[in-house]
Amino acid sequence: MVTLEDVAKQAGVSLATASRVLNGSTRQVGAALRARVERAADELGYRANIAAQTLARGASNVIGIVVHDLTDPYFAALADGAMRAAATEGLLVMVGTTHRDPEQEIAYLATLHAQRVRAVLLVGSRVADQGVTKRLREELARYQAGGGRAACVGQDLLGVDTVAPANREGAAELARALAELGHTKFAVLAGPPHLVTAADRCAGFAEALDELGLPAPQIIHGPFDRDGGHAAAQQVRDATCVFAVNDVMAVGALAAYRERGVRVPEDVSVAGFDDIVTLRDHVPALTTVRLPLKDMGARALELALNEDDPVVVEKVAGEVVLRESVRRMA
Amino acid sequence: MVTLEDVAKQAGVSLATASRVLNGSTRQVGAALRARVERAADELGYRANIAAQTLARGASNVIGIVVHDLTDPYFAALADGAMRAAATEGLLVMVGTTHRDPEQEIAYLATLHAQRVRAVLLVGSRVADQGVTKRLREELARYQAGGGRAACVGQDLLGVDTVAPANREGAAELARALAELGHTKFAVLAGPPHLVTAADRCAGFAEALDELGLPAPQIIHGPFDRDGGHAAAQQVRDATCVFAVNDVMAVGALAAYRERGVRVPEDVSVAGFDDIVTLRDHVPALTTVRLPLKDMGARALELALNEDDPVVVEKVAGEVVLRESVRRMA
DNA sequence: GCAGACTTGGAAACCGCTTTCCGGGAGGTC
DNA sequence: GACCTCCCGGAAAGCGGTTTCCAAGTCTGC
Repeated sequence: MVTLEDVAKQAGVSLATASRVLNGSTRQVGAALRARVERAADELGYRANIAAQTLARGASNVIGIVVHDLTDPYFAALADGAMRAAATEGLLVMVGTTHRDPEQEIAYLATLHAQRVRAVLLVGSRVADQGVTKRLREELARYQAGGGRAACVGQDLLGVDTVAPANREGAAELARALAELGHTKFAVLAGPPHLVTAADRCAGFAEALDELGLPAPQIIHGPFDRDGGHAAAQQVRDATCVFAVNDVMAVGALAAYRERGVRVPEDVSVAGFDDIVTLRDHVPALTTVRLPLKDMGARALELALNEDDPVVVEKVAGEVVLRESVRRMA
Repeated sequence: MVTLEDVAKQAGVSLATASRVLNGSTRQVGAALRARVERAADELGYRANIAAQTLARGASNVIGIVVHDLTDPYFAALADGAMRAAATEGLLVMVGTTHRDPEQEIAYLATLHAQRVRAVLLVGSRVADQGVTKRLREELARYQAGGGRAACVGQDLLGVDTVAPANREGAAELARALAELGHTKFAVLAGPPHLVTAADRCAGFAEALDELGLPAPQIIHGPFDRDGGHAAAQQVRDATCVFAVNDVMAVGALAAYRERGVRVPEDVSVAGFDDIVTLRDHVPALTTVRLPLKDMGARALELALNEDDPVVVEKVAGEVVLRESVRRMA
């Protein structure tokens, strides 16, 4: 592996000069030497050793992103947004997937800390587990004590800059829109009770119904994914409208209905949450609450990089999008 | 930021001993000292500086993955497979997205080389551009000359270990299956001519038709994504069966037909390629050629890490899956 | 033509960790 | 009890860069 010293030797200059030429220093280097060094580097195929640079400079140009599952389009969109933003800043991205294991999330944070990454993005719902949250906060504190920066997409539970989707409000607005269409009997495919995102959406929906004087919805818990929605849909009793707390679950529910010959929206209306882009061609088109996922990812990165001291929490509103999967009641 | 020296001082031992205790050396350390060091590390919240470790050890525990677009479920699945495999090896993953710009791919490779990552995975179709391929190969050669390992998912054009989907063969088999159903007039939504994956699938399909003595299909080029399929579908003249060279394009085509009131499969049959998992609930269910994407990603990582000298190219067969989107001709 | 200010190149300290090389003490053997 | 191993702790030499500090020019201005 060719080192800076090799280049310096070949160019007949000192290490310092070679470094200044090749790795953007403030100091000027004369045109003649500069050219010699550049030629030598090119001939030798020199690539700076970033580990060494990071060590010497005491600062890295890498950021870390921790998500639950990259194959879930929700996280893919968020990660993509953040990665594009990182690319424009000239930062490299290290991605970790936890597959919904909070311990993994803590472990990744520790590893990214060890890597001395410039910033860490924790993307995805928090869990309602005091112990886990406490340990994650401790790990985060250590990382920040060492100069690390962090931001979160999800709930404001970590004491760091946060991009927080307005889950309660979005679900409430959706509930009102569905009630407006004449629905009165609802079911909620609510996901796992410990997932704060799921719980918030469920609660926001139920509260709005309550305020409208409508009966409480049937609440069915289960996994937060397609199969969870599929399974939960089987347990719906007599609702005319089913709210799945995310789009992927809604798609699972739609599949379950299709298999059973239940027509959507004629026999039952179905709504989701997130407005996943990949699903835009789904039949029937899904009523949902749109979240600007890419922007949220990008914004989280900005917040993390931002030097300002006060912790900022940005609420991101969702927009109800009514589509074919719900109908107006007669 | 707390360093190993701080820990050693606090524990009252030498740097060497602290290092041996905390960072898995072959050398044994006495129980008493070991405990002292561990306690000190814990109290101080020590995290090894991986940049320093990488430098000292001359080997990193990071791998790089370069994909075109993470929000495309095809790449998400491949990346996920590779990342899971990496996680079991205790490796961290740096992800770069090129958004289909070959120059970006080269640039990322250079950067990952600078990072001295243990291995690089180049995931995605090669392009039919001699110049770009040559420069990529040069960059690759430099990286490998420095001890870097690399593998590719796509076409065997780089002289490195490759997991190569059997695009021609899969498309040919699909063509035969569709001909079997009685179709004779085909169109191919062929994607961009310079994308080797697209070109191979198109060619394999056309060749098979030719061998069967069927008329040549209408070939329509365009972008390799959903909107490309949507647009290309408008140009189909009088085929009874349309082959989109990937699933996302097929979905775009289905959307176009739906908008125009053309029924699938009654009026026209549509098939895709890849068998994207996220699309399994699409209506109508998509006929396609299944590729084991996660396995391919994982396998590519294995190949990259494998020390063996000879370059291995593994062809991965696709499996034709007939579903609702095609019909048998009367 | 010369003092003083600027510029530019090089020597060397340092970033935080790993690992080789030594040395001293404990344990085993005859 | 003398001799030889074996085991374990510490000192110090890197790993490949960056950057400070000097010294030697090169310009300027008068």
